[in-house]
Amino acid sequence: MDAGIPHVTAAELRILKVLWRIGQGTVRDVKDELEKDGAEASAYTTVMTLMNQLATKGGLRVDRDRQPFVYAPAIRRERVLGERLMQFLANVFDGQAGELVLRLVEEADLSAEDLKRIEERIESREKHASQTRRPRKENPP
Amino acid sequence: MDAGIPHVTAAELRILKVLWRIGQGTVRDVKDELEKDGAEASAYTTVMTLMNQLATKGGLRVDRDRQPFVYAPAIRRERVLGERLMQFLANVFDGQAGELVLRLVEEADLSAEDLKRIEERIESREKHASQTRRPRKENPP
DNA sequence: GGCAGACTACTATGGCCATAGTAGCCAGTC
DNA sequence: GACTGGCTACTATGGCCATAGTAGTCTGCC
Repeated sequence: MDAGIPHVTAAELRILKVLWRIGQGTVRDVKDELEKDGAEASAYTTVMTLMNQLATKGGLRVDRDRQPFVYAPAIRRERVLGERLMQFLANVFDGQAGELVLRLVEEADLSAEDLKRIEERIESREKHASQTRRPRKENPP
Repeated sequence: MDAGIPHVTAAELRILKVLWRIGQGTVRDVKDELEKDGAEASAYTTVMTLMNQLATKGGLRVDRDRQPFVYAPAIRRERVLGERLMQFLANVFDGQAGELVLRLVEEADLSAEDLKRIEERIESREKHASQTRRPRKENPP
C-alpha cells in the first residue's frame, strides 16, 4: 500500500496544479500554462525535469506511447493540499487550528458566500459534536 | 522604514517560538527548552548559529552586556505567523481562503469553543461588511 | 535518405539552509 | 597565576532543490 503521498516540492506543486486544472498534457502544454498565469516561467527542460521527478515519485503517470509523452496527475489535489495544510498547521501554528481559522476570518479576503458556507459547516459540525465524541473522518482499514 | 519582516527559516522559527514563550533567554535556555518539547534538539553551537543569524537579520535583540548574552525577540509573533500564513495561502491555496477554512473546519481538531469563537467573528464580520467595505486591521505607525 | 525541428535523457551548477566543529577567550577557582 | 568549564566567533560540510545545458534520438518532410 502506498497510502503516503510522495513529498512534493514547491516547484513540483506548481506543475501539479496545472495538470489538475487541464487534466493531462505534454511538457509543452504545462510550460505554456505556466507562462500564462505565472509571470516568467522556467526553461522547457526545467519543466521536464520537474515532471520526470514527479513521475518517478509516483506523482504523475506518463503515457510513453504517445509522442510527445503525455503526463497526468496520479495523486489527488485534495490529498496533496490536505497534507500540506496539516503540515503547515503543525509546523507554524503548533496544531492550533482555531487560531489559524480566526486569523483567516479576520485578515483574509473571505466573500460573503465563503462566510455563509463556513457557518453552515460549523453548525452541522456542532450538531454532530453534541451527539458523538469528536466525529472525525474515518480511516477505513 | 523596515516594515517588512526578515525572512525567517523553519529552524529559526523554532527558536523564535521558544523566545516568544519565555520572553528572553540565553542560548542555553533556548536549547534546554527545545530539548524539552522537541524530541531531539540540535547541538549547542547550532542553536547559537541560528540565534545569531536571527539577530543579524533583526529578528532578535541581543544584550551583549550580560554574560552569557541574553536574546529577546525583536519581531512580534503575530506578524511573523501572519506573514507565513498569507504566503502559504497564496502558494498552496492560490489565495482561496474560503477553501482553506472549510478544510480546517472539517478536518482539523476544532474544539467547541473554537467553533463558537469563529462563529462570533464571522457574524461581526458580516455585519461590518454590510456597512464598510472590507474593514481591515489597521497598521499603526 | 538526409535534414530540420522537436523531444528526451543525463548531467551540472549554484544557492540556501541546517547542522556542527574548532579555536580562541573569559571568568571563577584552588 | 595557572587551570577548567563555559561561552563566542568563525568556518566547514553536506543535503536538498530549482534551474538549465548538452548530447543524443526520433519523426516527418523534401
